[in-house]
Amino acid sequence: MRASVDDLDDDRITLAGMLFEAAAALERTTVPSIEALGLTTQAFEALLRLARTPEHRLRMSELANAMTSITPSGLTRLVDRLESVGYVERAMCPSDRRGSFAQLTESGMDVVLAVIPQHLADLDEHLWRLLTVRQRGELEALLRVVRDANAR
Amino acid sequence: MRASVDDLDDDRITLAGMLFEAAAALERTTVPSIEALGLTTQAFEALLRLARTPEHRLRMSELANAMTSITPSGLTRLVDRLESVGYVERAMCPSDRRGSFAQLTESGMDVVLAVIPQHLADLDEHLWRLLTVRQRGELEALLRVVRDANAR
DNA sequence: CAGAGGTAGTTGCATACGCAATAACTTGTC
DNA sequence: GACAAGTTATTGCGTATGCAACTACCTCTG
Repeated sequence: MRASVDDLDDDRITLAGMLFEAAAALERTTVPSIEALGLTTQAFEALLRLARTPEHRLRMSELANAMTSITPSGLTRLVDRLESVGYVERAMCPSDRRGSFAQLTESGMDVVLAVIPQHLADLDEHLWRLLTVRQRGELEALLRVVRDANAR
Repeated sequence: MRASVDDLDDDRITLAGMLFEAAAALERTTVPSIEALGLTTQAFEALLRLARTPEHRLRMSELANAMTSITPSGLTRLVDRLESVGYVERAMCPSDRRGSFAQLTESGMDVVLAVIPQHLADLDEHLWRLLTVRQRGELEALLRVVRDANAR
C-alpha cells in the first residue's frame, strides 16, 4: 500500500520528530563542555556508566547494552581509545575466559568528575530550568514509557 | 570545582538520559523499515523534509538546518549519494550563484511514499499506542519546549 | 565601483562506525 | 566427555562523518 502526501504530516511523525529533535538539540548543547576535556559524547557516556557502577567496571557486553547506541564492534574500538589514554583498563573475567571487563581507572574517574559540574550546569540551563517540578515528573514518566517499551 | 560521586546520580542526568534513551530506542525500531528500501535514517530524513516542502526543494543550507544532526559537509555527501541513485537533483539557485537547491525527483517521492506506510505502523506501535490522547499532547508540548529553547 | 569581509557549498584528510567473518571459549545433549 | 550450537569479543573492510581549508560568489562601505 502506497501512502499519500497527506500521510507526510501525520501526527505520529510530528510527535516522533519532536522527540528526535529535542534529544538532538539538547545533546548539541552538552557537547562543548565534554569536548573541552578531550572526550567525545560516546566516550563520556561510557565513562559515566562505569563511574556509576559500584566497582567501576562492566563486562564489554553489559556496557554495550547500557549505552544508548553502539555495537560490540564500536565498543571494542571505543574502549581501545579510552585505554590508550589511560581512562580505562581491560581486566580478565575469571568466570568466563572469553569475556573481559572494562575497568575505570583513577584517571578516568578524575576526568568524569571534572566534566560533571559543567555538564550539570548545561543540563540545568537547557532542560531543567525550562520545566516546572510537575512537568519534569511528567516528562520523565512519559519518556520512561517509550524507552521501556522499546528497550533492547 | 570538582564534582563528587553523588553528582553522578543527579536528577538532571537521569532526566536527560531518559530523553536520549527514549529517542535512541524509538529510532532503533524504525530502522529496519527504512533500510528495507535501501535508505539510511539520515537519507530518509532528508527525503522526508524535501517531500514535505511545497516545491519539494530546499537550499542546501536550509536542508542542513532543518535536519536534526548534520553538518554542511555531511549534507554535501549525503546529497551526492541521493543524487547518484536518482532520488534528488541539484538545481542552480537563480538569485544566488553560490547556492544550489536539492530538488526531490519523482523517483525520490516514490521511495518516500513507499516507506511511509510501514514507518507510520512502526511509530504507531512503538510510540503512539503507548500513550493516551492526553499524554500525547503533554509529551509533544514538553518536548517542544526543550526543542525550541535549544534550537540552532 | 573597488576592496574588505562575510556566506554557500565542496573537498582533502583523518577518524569513527557498522557488518560480517573469525577465534576463543562455554553450555547443553547424548 | 565429546561434539554441536551458542556466546563474547575482536578484526578486516567499506562507508559515513566532521573539521578545516578552499573556491566562488555576494554585500556592504566608503
